[in-house]
Amino acid sequence: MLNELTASDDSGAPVGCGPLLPSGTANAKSMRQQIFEHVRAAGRATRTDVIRALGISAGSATALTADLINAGLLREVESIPRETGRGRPAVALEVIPDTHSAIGIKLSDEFHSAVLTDFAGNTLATASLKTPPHPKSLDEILTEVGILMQDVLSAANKTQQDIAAVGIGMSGIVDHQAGTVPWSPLLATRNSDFASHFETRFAIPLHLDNDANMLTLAELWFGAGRAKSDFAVVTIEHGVGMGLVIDNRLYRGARGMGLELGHTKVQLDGALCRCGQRGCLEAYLADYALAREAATALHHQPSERQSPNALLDALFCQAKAGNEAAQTIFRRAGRYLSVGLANVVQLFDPALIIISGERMQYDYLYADEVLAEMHRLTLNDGRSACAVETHAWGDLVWARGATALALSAVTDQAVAAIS
Amino acid sequence: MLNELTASDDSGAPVGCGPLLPSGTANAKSMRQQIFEHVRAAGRATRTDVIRALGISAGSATALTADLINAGLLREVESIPRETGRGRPAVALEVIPDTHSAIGIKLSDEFHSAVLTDFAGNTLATASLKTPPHPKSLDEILTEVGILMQDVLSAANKTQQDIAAVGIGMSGIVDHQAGTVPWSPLLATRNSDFASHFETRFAIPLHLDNDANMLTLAELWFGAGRAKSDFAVVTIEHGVGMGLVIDNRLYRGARGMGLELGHTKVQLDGALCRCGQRGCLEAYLADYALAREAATALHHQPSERQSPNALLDALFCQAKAGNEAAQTIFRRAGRYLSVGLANVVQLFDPALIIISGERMQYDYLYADEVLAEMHRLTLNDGRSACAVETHAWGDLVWARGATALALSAVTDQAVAAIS
DNA sequence: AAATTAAATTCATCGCTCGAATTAAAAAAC
DNA sequence: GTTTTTTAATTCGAGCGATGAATTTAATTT
Repeated sequence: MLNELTASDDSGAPVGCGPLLPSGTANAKSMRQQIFEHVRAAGRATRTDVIRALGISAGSATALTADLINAGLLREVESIPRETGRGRPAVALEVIPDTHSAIGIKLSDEFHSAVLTDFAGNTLATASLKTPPHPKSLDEILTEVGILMQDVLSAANKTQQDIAAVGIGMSGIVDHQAGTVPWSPLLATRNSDFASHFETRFAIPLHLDNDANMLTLAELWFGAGRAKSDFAVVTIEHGVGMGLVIDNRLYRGARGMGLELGHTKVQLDGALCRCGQRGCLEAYLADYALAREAATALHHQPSERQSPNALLDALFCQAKAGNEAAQTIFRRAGRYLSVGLANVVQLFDPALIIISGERMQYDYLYADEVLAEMHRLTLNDGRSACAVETHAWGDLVWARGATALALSAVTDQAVAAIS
Repeated sequence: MLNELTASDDSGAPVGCGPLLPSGTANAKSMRQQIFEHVRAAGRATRTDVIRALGISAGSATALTADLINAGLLREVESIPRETGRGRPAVALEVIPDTHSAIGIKLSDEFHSAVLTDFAGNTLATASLKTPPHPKSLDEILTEVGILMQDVLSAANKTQQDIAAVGIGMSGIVDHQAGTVPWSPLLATRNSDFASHFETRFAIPLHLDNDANMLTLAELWFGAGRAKSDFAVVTIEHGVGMGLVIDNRLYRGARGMGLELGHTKVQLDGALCRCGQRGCLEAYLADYALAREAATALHHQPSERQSPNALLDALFCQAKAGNEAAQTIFRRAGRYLSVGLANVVQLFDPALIIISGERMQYDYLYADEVLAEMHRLTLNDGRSACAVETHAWGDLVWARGATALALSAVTDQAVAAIS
């Protein structure tokens, strides 16, 4: 163990200093693409808007928007564009929606959802599919995906040829880069070569990712995160997941796994988690954690089997009706949620935390108390507190996040093809 | 609360989709700067190395390195450069060290350190200063900084005019951008306008940051993090701090505070922390946490006042000698360290965690057991485990991190000045 | 001494961006 | 109703950055 870092090794040659960057790290988007993405992000933008937003010259704006218009990606808006002051009125530009389409799919254990989106990000059609809740083979899952895609395509009057790319989000450990699934609760086999099987079967490029990342992308593309460069998304569903946006980009971690907030430890030797360890946040917060206490609170016999969701709803009613035991269950869960959120704030210092997931419909047992507790558990020396938003969105939003993944890939391609 | 994100508002104009990027986000470094930084990072590099590493053409390499040589920033290495194969031998390039210098300073409560570094990152001189351990006025601190700078300058035979920039790292809440210190244990007053006072007093540009960030920068520039794009640095000293590198860049958080691993909660209503809350990781791990139990284990009278460091050293000796009570203190601290590290792994999925700080000299009570426990507390479905390194480095390394901060600013300037 | 090999340079060219001058389209002033 | 003012958009020459093919340079091998 050294007491000081050495500046040169024994051979006399200096070792240098500063980060050793990998070879191809040029990530700058072309001006054309920046313009396109700005117009899409704004929904509609004049050339002057673009000039101000991107800090380019008027000449460049004319030339580059002309390229994009000629390539069939943008068009001028014909309708009366709100006459403001005097001077030549500005002409707004917008993305031509029907040049490319993408499908986003969220796979989960009981219920798959799909969304078909045009190039401007508009939802054209949605579809969903109930599915038996047991692990399946890759082939079975792909068959279900095929049905879902067919449903959403016919709902929008499109065919498979119209689809430029598909994005799929699923829970488990997903290697986005490789398109493989080392492990997922939905799949019976490990290390499935998901993307390549999909692509040979459907002949459409697939972009695969963790479901929490998809939800985060949905917030970045369509939701409250659009205006923030750094934020965290916490999702409470069957498990507790997290996604992170840093510098306007989704952070995927070095090993490409999801960020497992649910398995951070909030108590040494605490409650038993389904991962087999003790003290995980999830073991206090996830549906199964509430459900196993619910049976006790509701004085159910072990024989009375209910679906977890029905059990939780019953528990929620009881709590509202004044059942003390039921209330303490939610109260404790809320307390641990506060701890989890406070830890995220301490570790990341995000500008915003978005809490999402259907479980958040139980919000008035959480909400204010939880946020107050979270702020109490956070160091707040002078700085403004971290903002928190709650979204109780359904699965379609997750699927829209998956379309965003596909869309951004299609955009890269389409704009690069102009040249 | 919506059940789905809307694609257009009521007025009919589309709201668009995708991240809303702030105006000036063009962060791409010029090729010239990339070449310079590659040469400095490698210590020495031939033009062909540069071509391969940055993926540029031979013509560009010639032109741009010629610029850098003419500007006096690079030079060709004269010495025999290791004759390898046949063909024209490559000429290595290196940074001319003495064009610019920077001073890096770490301020702490008992002991300030300073390092003087040349433009290639070599340490030219070091200095340190004992200081009474109580909060001081900004003026007092700046006087101490002045003495320290004078010491390190005369040790290197330089004058203040030779210094292009100074970097300072200090504990507390530091606003790097503004150069202000909302709060620090070293300063008696809040919201000190540190950088502007420094710059009016010494007429040198100052770059100020949190001390944990400085240590992280030291690892990124000089240490084990150089080859990693994403890693975390955990430091156990008076408190427990963390720094984070994402995509080869220091992540500072949205609100510019440090990442307070020490105040993440690992136990509801746990041990009392000096921040006034309960259950903080720091309350189980920091020197004061060990010291308050040490008094009990060593059967000291409350009257026997010792410095915390002496107390800890005594405790450590006892533990090695077989004192059960002393051993449990370290063992429990190690256990909580495992939890803290496991939480960092779960939340960030870094490629590497570097544990640093002088407290790590007690390593053989930590180390193997702690890492094993950390891995046990982590989900490890198939993926390779997160690497962990331990560095028991002194304050000079922190100060070198501060020089890196100053150097990178000076580099930006020097290369941009070529045009 | 000639052939081979690899590094470095030269130079015409292409694409991107800027900036100044110009044109276009509206409202306001006369 | 014409002129002025104001703002948006276009045109076009210039410059910078990077490329790639051809060339030069400096070594080893034959």
